[in-house]
Amino acid sequence: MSQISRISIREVAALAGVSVATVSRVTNGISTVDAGLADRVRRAVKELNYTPDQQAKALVSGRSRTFGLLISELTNPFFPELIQSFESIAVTNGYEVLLGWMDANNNGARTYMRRMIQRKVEGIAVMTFGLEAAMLRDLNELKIPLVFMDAAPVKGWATVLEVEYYVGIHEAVLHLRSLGHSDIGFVSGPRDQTSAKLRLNAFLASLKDAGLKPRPAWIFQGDHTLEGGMASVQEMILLGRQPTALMCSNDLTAIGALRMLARVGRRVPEDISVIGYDDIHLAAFTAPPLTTVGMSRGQLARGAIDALLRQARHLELGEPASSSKIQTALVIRESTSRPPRRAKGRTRKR
Amino acid sequence: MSQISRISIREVAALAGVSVATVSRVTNGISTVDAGLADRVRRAVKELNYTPDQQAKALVSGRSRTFGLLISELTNPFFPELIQSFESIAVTNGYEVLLGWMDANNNGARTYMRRMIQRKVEGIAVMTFGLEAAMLRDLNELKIPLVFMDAAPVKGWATVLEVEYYVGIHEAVLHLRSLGHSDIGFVSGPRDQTSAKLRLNAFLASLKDAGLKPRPAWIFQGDHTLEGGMASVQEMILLGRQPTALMCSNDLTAIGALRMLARVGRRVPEDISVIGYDDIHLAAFTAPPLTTVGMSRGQLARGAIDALLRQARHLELGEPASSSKIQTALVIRESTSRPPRRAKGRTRKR
DNA sequence: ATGAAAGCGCTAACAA
DNA sequence: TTGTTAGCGCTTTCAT
Repeated sequence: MSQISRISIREVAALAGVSVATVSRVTNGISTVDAGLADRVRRAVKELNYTPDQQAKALVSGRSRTFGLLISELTNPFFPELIQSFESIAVTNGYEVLLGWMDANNNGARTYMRRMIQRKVEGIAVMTFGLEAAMLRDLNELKIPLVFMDAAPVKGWATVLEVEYYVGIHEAVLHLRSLGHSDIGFVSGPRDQTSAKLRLNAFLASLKDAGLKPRPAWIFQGDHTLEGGMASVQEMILLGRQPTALMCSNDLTAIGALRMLARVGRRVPEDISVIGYDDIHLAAFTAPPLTTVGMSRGQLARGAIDALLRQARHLELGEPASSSKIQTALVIRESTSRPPRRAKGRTRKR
Repeated sequence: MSQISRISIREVAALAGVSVATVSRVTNGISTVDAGLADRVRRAVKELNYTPDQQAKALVSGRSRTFGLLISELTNPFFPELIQSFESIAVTNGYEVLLGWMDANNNGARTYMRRMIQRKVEGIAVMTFGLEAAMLRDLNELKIPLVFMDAAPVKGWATVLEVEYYVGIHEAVLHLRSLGHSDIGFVSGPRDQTSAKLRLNAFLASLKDAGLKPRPAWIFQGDHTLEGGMASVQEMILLGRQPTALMCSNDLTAIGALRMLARVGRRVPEDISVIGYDDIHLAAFTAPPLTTVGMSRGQLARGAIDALLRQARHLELGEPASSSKIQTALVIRESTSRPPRRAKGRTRKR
């Protein structure tokens, strides 16, 4: 009775003694069917354990009831967390999701995009960066609902989910400042990623707003990986004058930094404070637990799906591109504290 | 020119001045087409940027060229790593992959399975546990290629990828033993998961083979999460006599254990050694870096796809279920060392 | 309210 | 070698 099978609509119709059209109406909840017949159909469906063929439905209706979700890297825990939110909200709205991600060389995006188009997705959420301009033009021409995180690299009707990087990062800088830090370094993400650039800019602006001057030597080029975080610290410890706090463009970077700091015998937060970005679940389990700037996956996912749904409804109406803000907030854990007393002789604490 | 679009085969045929059948032959690489015509077709395909509709292809051919991959939890880094391997090998073989995972309550498997069937996947790799027996029976009846990790919960032609848990865990126990430990605890995974049970059994057997006796009080019930690892350590520190080494059923558990150990001031490995399982990428970045038992995602993924492909070819021939072994091996890092001098009674330090 | 029939885009006989 | 045509499983007019 719990059988999953490959029964076709015709067999159901035969068993119920009705036409395929009636079966179709019943399975699609079209109300103009006689209660008695509908019941017979439902019984037949149950008995044969009929499940409509999705390909066929999609083919005939032109609707796949699928959204595409393109992310950067599957192995950054931030994304699995985002995927779960996205998928669960999509399912709630009757959609499935087709997942795509980019490989180490940022390849693959195009392949996945094509696959998504071929599968006739009804919208694509691009939670990644560095897509070819050409591809974006195509997407625009296809007039397929589209939502970007951070920024739409090309103008069109696409929705952009604007992450309030500045808010959280400013909060972090203030936190550090109030702890007594004035020497703050930053490990950035890949320089060609919009989100990484936005984070760096937010940091620079926050520094300025806190009355601090940025030191170019303290801006390290990371790549949003654990290894990148390690490498940046390795660079840092070679410096004559070093920051007393290090902010990282994402949590993976911060975890890598933590590792290298431990390896060279620098205590966190006693010797140096570290702040991450993303607030992945793991951030509460590092040693020490990571102070980090969180952005809600749920908000991101919901914002994306809402936008896709809205666009799908209003695409032909020429609705203007909407945009919504994703909030960020500092989560204080144990990787930040007052700077060491003699931090190169020039730390003022209050 | 780089346009992705929704042109149909008819428009291509018209532009190339041939029949749709010829276009179909060309796009599918069927060689019986005149070179000149084929060329014209290819030009038209390019000009219109034609991409065949996958739904339609699947519908008519009965072949979706898709494999299903069902995993436990997306948020355990082991799985994203596995997914990448699986997908990349699948693509190499001309297949796409449809992903499914289970939510916190082990729900969802059934939904994804149904979706996979509806999408007419040509095989399913089940890298998870605790599926309902009823569902497995159905799968068997469907005669769809099937591969399980660890064990096939029901007899059929399904391939099982047998992980050599004992080998790696035995190696770990020996490692601990040679370091001088004889008091070894174990944090297990969910008791209803086959793989968790196998890991625990392998530990028990290894202990015996190393001439050690298991202490029931040192077997903690974990759940393969960070939180579970923390909770187990919390239990452990309440014990009168405590182990000098703690093996964990997976890396997430070990990381959780590390966290709680740090919180209560126990140093790793000086006061207590910790060993994980899986060797996720992150294991090299914990504090201290985690000694753990690795199993290759690549081997798992390749084994699964090979099996699926083989079954697809020979299903109707009634080929017997094959099975292949997945190797495991200890990776020694810094979370293990000799036990503390006074390794009896409560370990007090500092 | 129900059914017959046309077709969604494609492949695979079958003809030519 | 190429084209014609009959569906794949389903939805959706259009009659009834």
